[in-house]
Amino acid sequence: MHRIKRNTILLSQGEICRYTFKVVTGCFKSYVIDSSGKEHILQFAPEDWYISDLDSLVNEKPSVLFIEAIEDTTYIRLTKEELQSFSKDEQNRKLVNSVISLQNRLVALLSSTAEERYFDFINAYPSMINRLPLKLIASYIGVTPEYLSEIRRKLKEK
Amino acid sequence: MHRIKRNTILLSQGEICRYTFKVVTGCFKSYVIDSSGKEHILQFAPEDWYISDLDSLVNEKPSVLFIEAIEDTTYIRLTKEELQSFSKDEQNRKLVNSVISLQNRLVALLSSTAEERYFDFINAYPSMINRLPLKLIASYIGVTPEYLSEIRRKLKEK
DNA sequence: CACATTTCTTAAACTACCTTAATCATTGTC
DNA sequence: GACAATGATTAAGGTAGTTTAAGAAATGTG
Repeated sequence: MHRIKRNTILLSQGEICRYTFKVVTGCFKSYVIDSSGKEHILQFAPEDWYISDLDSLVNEKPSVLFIEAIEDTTYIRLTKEELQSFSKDEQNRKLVNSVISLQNRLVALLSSTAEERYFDFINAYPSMINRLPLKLIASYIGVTPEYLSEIRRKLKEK
Repeated sequence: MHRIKRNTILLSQGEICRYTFKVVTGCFKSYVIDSSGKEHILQFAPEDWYISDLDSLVNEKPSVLFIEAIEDTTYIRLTKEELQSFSKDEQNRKLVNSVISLQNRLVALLSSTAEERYFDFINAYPSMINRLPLKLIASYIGVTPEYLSEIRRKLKEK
Protein backbone atom coordinates (compact mmCIF):
# COMPACT_ATOMS: atom_id res chain seq x y z
CA MET A 1 0.00 0.00 0.00
CA HIS A 2 1.32 3.43 -0.99
CA ARG A 3 0.38 6.84 0.33
CA ILE A 4 0.78 10.16 -1.52
CA LYS A 5 -0.29 13.77 -1.15
CA ARG A 6 -2.69 15.77 -3.26
CA ASN A 7 -1.24 17.13 -6.53
CA THR A 8 1.43 14.43 -6.71
CA ILE A 9 1.98 13.13 -10.23
CA LEU A 10 2.30 9.35 -10.56
CA LEU A 11 2.73 9.14 -14.33
CA SER A 12 3.80 11.83 -16.81
CA GLN A 13 3.35 12.11 -20.55
CA GLY A 14 6.36 10.51 -22.25
CA GLU A 15 7.13 8.02 -19.47
CA ILE A 16 6.41 4.35 -19.86
CA CYS A 17 3.58 3.32 -17.58
CA ARG A 18 4.64 0.37 -15.42
CA TYR A 19 1.57 -0.05 -13.21
CA THR A 20 -2.16 -0.04 -12.91
CA PHE A 21 -3.17 1.87 -9.80
CA LYS A 22 -6.05 0.76 -7.60
CA VAL A 23 -7.36 3.47 -5.30
CA VAL A 24 -7.98 2.55 -1.65
CA THR A 25 -8.90 6.02 -0.34
CA GLY A 26 -8.77 9.38 -2.13
CA CYS A 27 -8.96 10.06 -5.86
CA PHE A 28 -6.84 10.18 -9.02
CA LYS A 29 -7.41 11.83 -12.37
CA SER A 30 -5.92 10.94 -15.74
CA TYR A 31 -5.55 13.70 -18.31
CA VAL A 32 -3.83 14.92 -21.46
CA ILE A 33 -2.29 18.32 -22.09
CA ASP A 34 -2.95 19.64 -25.58
CA SER A 35 -0.69 21.69 -27.84
CA SER A 36 -1.93 24.96 -26.34
CA GLY A 37 -1.25 23.78 -22.79
CA LYS A 38 -4.80 23.01 -21.80
CA GLU A 39 -5.66 20.03 -19.62
CA HIS A 40 -8.41 17.55 -20.59
CA ILE A 41 -9.52 14.94 -18.06
CA LEU A 42 -10.23 11.42 -19.30
CA GLN A 43 -11.08 9.67 -16.07
CA PHE A 44 -11.57 10.12 -12.36
CA ALA A 45 -10.70 7.17 -10.11
CA PRO A 46 -12.22 7.35 -6.62
CA GLU A 47 -12.21 4.47 -4.07
CA ASP A 48 -11.93 0.99 -5.62
CA TRP A 49 -11.40 2.23 -9.17
CA TYR A 50 -8.47 1.28 -11.38
CA ILE A 51 -6.53 3.78 -13.44
CA SER A 52 -3.65 3.42 -15.90
CA ASP A 53 -2.47 4.16 -19.43
CA LEU A 54 -3.21 0.73 -20.86
CA ASP A 55 -1.60 1.42 -24.24
CA SER A 56 1.64 2.42 -22.54
CA LEU A 57 1.51 -0.41 -20.00
CA VAL A 58 0.77 -3.20 -22.45
CA ASN A 59 2.85 -2.04 -25.40
CA GLU A 60 5.66 -0.41 -23.40
CA LYS A 61 5.41 2.81 -25.29
CA PRO A 62 5.54 6.41 -24.00
CA SER A 63 2.38 7.46 -22.24
CA VAL A 64 0.19 10.25 -23.62
CA LEU A 65 -1.52 10.59 -20.24
CA PHE A 66 -0.70 12.07 -16.88
CA ILE A 67 -2.03 10.44 -13.70
CA GLU A 68 -2.22 12.64 -10.63
CA ALA A 69 -3.76 12.56 -7.14
CA ILE A 70 -6.46 15.20 -6.64
CA GLU A 71 -6.79 14.33 -2.94
CA ASP A 72 -4.37 12.72 -0.46
CA THR A 73 -4.60 9.16 -1.71
CA THR A 74 -3.69 5.63 -0.70
CA TYR A 75 -3.44 3.03 -3.43
CA ILE A 76 -2.13 -0.35 -4.48
CA ARG A 77 -0.11 -0.74 -7.65
CA LEU A 78 -0.14 -3.75 -9.93
CA THR A 79 2.43 -4.58 -12.58
CA LYS A 80 1.46 -5.93 -15.96
CA GLU A 81 2.40 -9.42 -14.77
CA GLU A 82 0.30 -9.12 -11.62
CA LEU A 83 -2.63 -7.97 -13.73
CA GLN A 84 -2.22 -10.97 -15.99
CA SER A 85 -2.31 -13.32 -13.02
CA PHE A 86 -5.92 -12.29 -12.37
CA SER A 87 -8.48 -14.89 -13.30
CA LYS A 88 -9.61 -14.69 -16.90
CA ASP A 89 -13.09 -13.66 -15.82
CA GLU A 90 -11.89 -10.93 -13.54
CA GLN A 91 -9.55 -9.50 -16.16
CA ASN A 92 -12.29 -9.60 -18.74
CA ARG A 93 -14.74 -7.81 -16.54
CA LYS A 94 -12.31 -4.98 -15.88
CA LEU A 95 -11.38 -4.60 -19.54
CA VAL A 96 -14.98 -4.72 -20.69
CA ASN A 97 -15.86 -2.07 -18.12
CA SER A 98 -13.14 0.17 -19.50
CA VAL A 99 -14.45 -0.23 -23.03
CA ILE A 100 -17.99 0.55 -21.92
CA SER A 101 -17.09 3.64 -19.97
CA LEU A 102 -14.95 5.04 -22.78
CA GLN A 103 -17.66 4.26 -25.31
CA ASN A 104 -20.24 6.10 -23.23
CA ARG A 105 -18.04 9.18 -22.98
CA LEU A 106 -17.44 9.11 -26.71
CA VAL A 107 -21.14 8.87 -27.49
CA ALA A 108 -21.81 11.79 -25.17
CA LEU A 109 -19.09 13.96 -26.69
CA LEU A 110 -20.27 13.24 -30.22
CA SER A 111 -23.97 13.63 -29.66
CA SER A 112 -24.75 15.85 -26.65
CA THR A 113 -24.42 19.54 -25.80
CA ALA A 114 -22.28 20.71 -22.90
CA GLU A 115 -25.39 21.15 -20.74
CA GLU A 116 -26.53 17.59 -21.43
CA ARG A 117 -23.06 16.25 -20.65
CA TYR A 118 -23.16 18.14 -17.35
CA PHE A 119 -26.45 16.42 -16.45
CA ASP A 120 -25.00 13.06 -17.48
CA PHE A 121 -22.07 13.65 -15.21
CA ILE A 122 -24.26 14.56 -12.25
CA ASN A 123 -26.33 11.43 -12.75
CA ALA A 124 -23.36 9.13 -13.30
CA TYR A 125 -21.28 10.46 -10.39
CA PRO A 126 -23.66 12.15 -7.92
CA SER A 127 -21.22 11.70 -5.04
CA MET A 128 -18.37 13.32 -6.96
CA ILE A 129 -20.13 16.65 -7.47
CA ASN A 130 -19.36 17.97 -4.00
CA ARG A 131 -15.94 16.49 -3.99
CA LEU A 132 -14.62 18.03 -7.20
CA PRO A 133 -13.91 21.68 -7.96
CA LEU A 134 -15.88 23.10 -10.90
CA LYS A 135 -12.68 23.41 -12.85
CA LEU A 136 -12.15 19.65 -12.96
CA ILE A 137 -15.74 18.89 -13.86
CA ALA A 138 -15.46 21.39 -16.72
CA SER A 139 -12.29 19.71 -17.95
CA TYR A 140 -14.01 16.31 -17.83
CA ILE A 141 -17.14 17.34 -19.72
CA GLY A 142 -15.02 19.19 -22.26
CA VAL A 143 -15.72 22.91 -21.70
CA THR A 144 -13.96 25.87 -20.09
CA PRO A 145 -14.65 26.65 -16.40
CA GLU A 146 -16.16 29.98 -17.48
CA TYR A 147 -18.69 28.26 -19.67
CA LEU A 148 -19.64 25.67 -17.04
CA SER A 149 -20.17 28.55 -14.64
CA GLU A 150 -22.56 30.08 -17.16
CA ILE A 151 -24.39 26.76 -17.56
CA ARG A 152 -24.91 26.60 -13.80
CA ARG A 153 -26.22 30.15 -13.65
CA LYS A 154 -28.72 29.48 -16.43
CA LEU A 155 -29.92 26.37 -14.59
CA LYS A 156 -30.52 28.35 -11.37
CA GLU A 157 -32.56 30.95 -13.24
CA LYS A 158 -35.09 28.28 -14.18
CA MET B 1 -19.92 -17.36 -43.01
CA HIS B 2 -22.72 -14.85 -43.71
CA ARG B 3 -23.20 -12.56 -46.64
CA ILE B 4 -25.22 -9.31 -46.68
CA LYS B 5 -25.83 -6.35 -48.95
CA ARG B 6 -24.81 -2.75 -48.44
CA ASN B 7 -27.09 -0.73 -46.13
CA THR B 8 -28.32 -3.82 -44.29
CA ILE B 9 -28.65 -3.26 -40.55
CA LEU B 10 -27.33 -6.07 -38.33
CA LEU B 11 -28.08 -4.51 -34.95
CA SER B 12 -30.51 -1.74 -34.02
CA GLN B 13 -30.68 0.55 -31.02
CA GLY B 14 -32.86 -1.11 -28.38
CA GLU B 15 -32.12 -4.69 -29.40
CA ILE B 16 -29.93 -6.95 -27.32
CA CYS B 17 -26.68 -7.62 -29.14
CA ARG B 18 -26.05 -11.37 -29.38
CA TYR B 19 -22.88 -11.45 -31.47
CA THR B 20 -19.52 -9.96 -32.20
CA PHE B 21 -19.08 -9.65 -35.96
CA LYS B 22 -15.76 -10.32 -37.65
CA VAL B 23 -15.51 -8.88 -41.17
CA VAL B 24 -14.12 -11.14 -43.90
CA THR B 25 -14.66 -8.80 -46.87
CA GLY B 26 -16.46 -5.45 -46.99
CA CYS B 27 -17.04 -2.98 -44.17
CA PHE B 28 -19.37 -2.24 -41.25
CA LYS B 29 -19.97 0.93 -39.28
CA SER B 30 -21.33 1.29 -35.74
CA TYR B 31 -23.18 4.49 -34.87
CA VAL B 32 -25.63 6.23 -32.55
CA ILE B 33 -28.55 8.43 -33.51
CA ASP B 34 -28.96 11.44 -31.26
CA SER B 35 -32.15 13.14 -30.07
CA SER B 36 -32.26 15.37 -33.15
CA GLY B 37 -31.94 12.42 -35.50
CA LYS B 38 -28.31 12.89 -36.43
CA GLU B 39 -25.99 9.93 -36.91
CA HIS B 40 -22.58 9.76 -35.21
CA ILE B 41 -20.14 7.01 -36.21
CA LEU B 42 -18.12 5.32 -33.48
CA GLN B 43 -16.21 2.77 -35.49
CA PHE B 44 -15.52 1.45 -38.96
CA ALA B 45 -14.73 -2.26 -39.31
CA PRO B 46 -13.04 -3.21 -42.59
CA GLU B 47 -11.49 -6.64 -43.33
CA ASP B 48 -10.39 -8.60 -40.22
CA TRP B 49 -11.83 -6.12 -37.74
CA TYR B 50 -14.30 -7.00 -35.00
CA ILE B 51 -17.38 -4.94 -34.24
CA SER B 52 -20.07 -5.24 -31.58
CA ASP B 53 -21.87 -3.42 -28.77
CA LEU B 54 -19.88 -4.96 -25.92
CA ASP B 55 -22.03 -3.44 -23.17
CA SER B 56 -25.14 -4.95 -24.71
CA LEU B 57 -23.48 -8.28 -25.48
CA VAL B 58 -21.89 -8.82 -22.09
CA ASN B 59 -24.61 -7.38 -19.87
CA GLU B 60 -27.58 -8.41 -22.01
CA LYS B 61 -29.01 -4.94 -22.06
CA PRO B 62 -30.56 -2.95 -24.93
CA SER B 63 -27.98 -1.66 -27.38
CA VAL B 64 -27.41 2.06 -27.87
CA LEU B 65 -25.64 1.36 -31.16
CA PHE B 66 -26.61 0.44 -34.66
CA ILE B 67 -24.33 -1.79 -36.74
CA GLU B 68 -24.74 -1.59 -40.50
CA ALA B 69 -22.92 -2.74 -43.65
CA ILE B 70 -21.60 0.16 -45.73
CA GLU B 71 -20.50 -2.22 -48.53
CA ASP B 72 -21.62 -5.69 -49.53
CA THR B 73 -20.03 -7.63 -46.71
CA THR B 74 -19.17 -11.18 -45.69
CA TYR B 75 -18.58 -11.86 -42.03
CA ILE B 76 -18.40 -14.43 -39.27
CA ARG B 77 -20.40 -14.02 -36.10
CA LEU B 78 -19.33 -15.11 -32.66
CA THR B 79 -21.59 -15.53 -29.64
CA LYS B 80 -20.53 -14.39 -26.19
CA GLU B 81 -19.69 -18.03 -25.35
CA GLU B 82 -17.58 -18.45 -28.47
CA LEU B 83 -15.72 -15.26 -27.63
CA GLN B 84 -15.04 -16.54 -24.13
CA SER B 85 -13.57 -19.73 -25.51
CA PHE B 86 -10.72 -17.71 -27.05
CA SER B 87 -7.41 -18.06 -25.28
CA LYS B 88 -6.96 -15.61 -22.44
CA ASP B 89 -4.18 -13.87 -24.32
CA GLU B 90 -6.16 -13.49 -27.50
CA GLN B 91 -9.19 -12.14 -25.66
CA ASN B 92 -7.04 -9.71 -23.74
CA ARG B 93 -5.35 -8.41 -26.82
CA LYS B 94 -8.66 -7.70 -28.51
CA LEU B 95 -10.12 -5.99 -25.47
CA VAL B 96 -7.00 -3.92 -24.86
CA ASN B 97 -7.04 -2.84 -28.50
CA SER B 98 -10.62 -1.66 -28.11
CA VAL B 99 -9.72 0.37 -25.05
CA ILE B 100 -6.76 1.95 -26.81
CA SER B 101 -8.65 2.90 -29.93
CA LEU B 102 -11.53 4.41 -27.95
CA GLN B 103 -9.10 6.28 -25.72
CA ASN B 104 -7.33 7.74 -28.74
CA ARG B 105 -10.59 8.97 -30.22
CA LEU B 106 -11.58 10.51 -26.91
CA VAL B 107 -8.29 12.36 -26.58
CA ALA B 108 -8.65 13.66 -30.12
CA LEU B 109 -12.22 14.86 -29.57
CA LEU B 110 -11.30 16.62 -26.34
CA SER B 111 -8.09 18.23 -27.49
CA SER B 112 -7.98 18.68 -31.28
CA THR B 113 -9.76 20.85 -33.83
CA ALA B 114 -11.84 19.33 -36.62
CA GLU B 115 -9.01 19.89 -39.10
CA GLU B 116 -6.51 18.07 -36.86
CA ARG B 117 -8.93 15.18 -36.42
CA TYR B 118 -9.29 14.98 -40.19
CA PHE B 119 -5.50 14.65 -40.52
CA ASP B 120 -5.46 12.05 -37.74
CA PHE B 121 -8.07 10.07 -39.61
CA ILE B 122 -6.15 10.19 -42.89
CA ASN B 123 -3.00 9.00 -41.14
CA ALA B 124 -4.72 6.29 -39.13
CA TYR B 125 -6.79 4.91 -42.04
CA PRO B 126 -5.11 5.96 -45.30
CA SER B 127 -6.73 3.13 -47.22
CA MET B 128 -10.21 4.08 -46.04
CA ILE B 129 -10.14 7.59 -47.49
CA ASN B 130 -10.99 6.51 -51.02
CA ARG B 131 -13.40 3.93 -49.85
CA LEU B 132 -15.65 6.09 -47.70
CA PRO B 133 -17.97 8.90 -48.79
CA LEU B 134 -17.18 12.29 -47.25
CA LYS B 135 -20.40 12.13 -45.31
CA LEU B 136 -19.26 9.14 -43.27
CA ILE B 137 -15.83 10.57 -42.56
CA ALA B 138 -17.50 13.76 -41.34
CA SER B 139 -19.74 11.75 -39.04
CA TYR B 140 -16.72 9.89 -37.67
CA ILE B 141 -14.60 12.95 -36.95
CA GLY B 142 -17.59 14.73 -35.44
CA VAL B 143 -18.51 17.52 -37.88
CA THR B 144 -21.18 18.19 -40.49
CA PRO B 145 -20.47 17.19 -44.11
CA GLU B 146 -20.72 20.86 -45.09
CA TYR B 147 -17.95 21.78 -42.72
CA LEU B 148 -15.68 18.93 -43.79
CA SER B 149 -16.20 20.08 -47.36
CA GLU B 150 -15.01 23.53 -46.31
CA ILE B 151 -11.96 22.05 -44.55
CA ARG B 152 -11.00 20.24 -47.74
CA ARG B 153 -11.36 23.38 -49.82
CA LYS B 154 -9.16 25.36 -47.45
CA LEU B 155 -6.52 22.63 -47.61
CA LYS B 156 -6.48 22.72 -51.41
CA GLU B 157 -5.99 26.49 -51.41
CA LYS B 158 -2.68 26.06 -49.62
C1' DC C 1 -30.93 6.52 -71.91
C1' DA C 2 -33.86 9.30 -68.78
C1' DC C 3 -35.18 10.12 -64.33
C1' DA C 4 -34.94 9.83 -59.32
C1' DT C 5 -32.03 9.72 -55.49
C1' DT C 6 -28.22 10.53 -53.02
C1' DT C 7 -23.89 13.03 -52.37
C1' DC C 8 -21.00 17.15 -52.60
C1' DT C 9 -20.19 22.07 -52.67
C1' DT C 10 -20.94 26.93 -51.70
C1' DA C 11 -22.57 30.73 -49.19
C1' DA C 12 -24.99 33.47 -45.70
C1' DA C 13 -26.90 33.72 -41.23
C1' DC C 14 -26.66 31.85 -36.76
C1' DT C 15 -25.19 29.72 -32.17
C1' DA C 16 -22.52 27.16 -28.85
C1' DC C 17 -18.68 27.73 -26.84
C1' DC C 18 -14.01 30.24 -26.17
C1' DT C 19 -10.93 34.17 -24.91
C1' DT C 20 -9.66 37.79 -22.24
C1' DA C 21 -9.91 40.42 -18.43
C1' DA C 22 -11.65 42.19 -14.22
C1' DT C 23 -13.75 41.29 -9.67
C1' DC C 24 -14.91 38.48 -5.86
C1' DA C 25 -14.63 34.26 -2.92
C1' DT C 26 -12.05 30.58 -0.98
C1' DT C 27 -8.12 28.21 0.50
C1' DG C 28 -3.47 27.55 2.03
C1' DT C 29 0.63 29.15 4.52
C1' DC C 30 3.88 31.52 7.57
C1' DG D 1 -4.74 36.70 11.08
C1' DA D 2 -2.59 38.67 6.99
C1' DC D 3 -1.28 37.81 2.50
C1' DA D 4 -0.57 35.08 -1.55
C1' DA D 5 -2.36 31.91 -4.48
C1' DT D 6 -5.94 29.56 -6.47
C1' DG D 7 -10.83 29.02 -7.84
C1' DA D 8 -15.41 30.96 -9.28
C1' DT D 9 -18.27 34.42 -11.46
C1' DT D 10 -19.55 37.87 -14.88
C1' DA D 11 -19.43 40.25 -19.12
C1' DA D 12 -17.93 41.69 -23.81
C1' DG D 13 -16.19 40.35 -28.00
C1' DG D 14 -14.58 36.61 -31.03
C1' DT D 15 -14.44 32.11 -33.63
C1' DA D 16 -15.20 27.24 -34.84
C1' DG D 17 -18.55 24.82 -36.36
C1' DT D 18 -23.90 24.46 -37.50
C1' DT D 19 -28.09 25.39 -40.08
C1' DT D 20 -30.56 26.16 -44.00
C1' DA D 21 -31.06 26.34 -48.65
C1' DA D 22 -29.99 25.89 -53.35
C1' DG D 23 -27.50 24.14 -57.19
C1' DA D 24 -24.06 20.82 -59.23
C1' DA D 25 -22.17 16.29 -59.51
C1' DA D 26 -22.40 11.51 -59.07
C1' DT D 27 -24.81 7.24 -58.62
C1' DG D 28 -28.59 4.04 -58.89
C1' DT D 29 -32.64 2.11 -61.34
C1' DG D 30 -36.34 0.89 -64.63
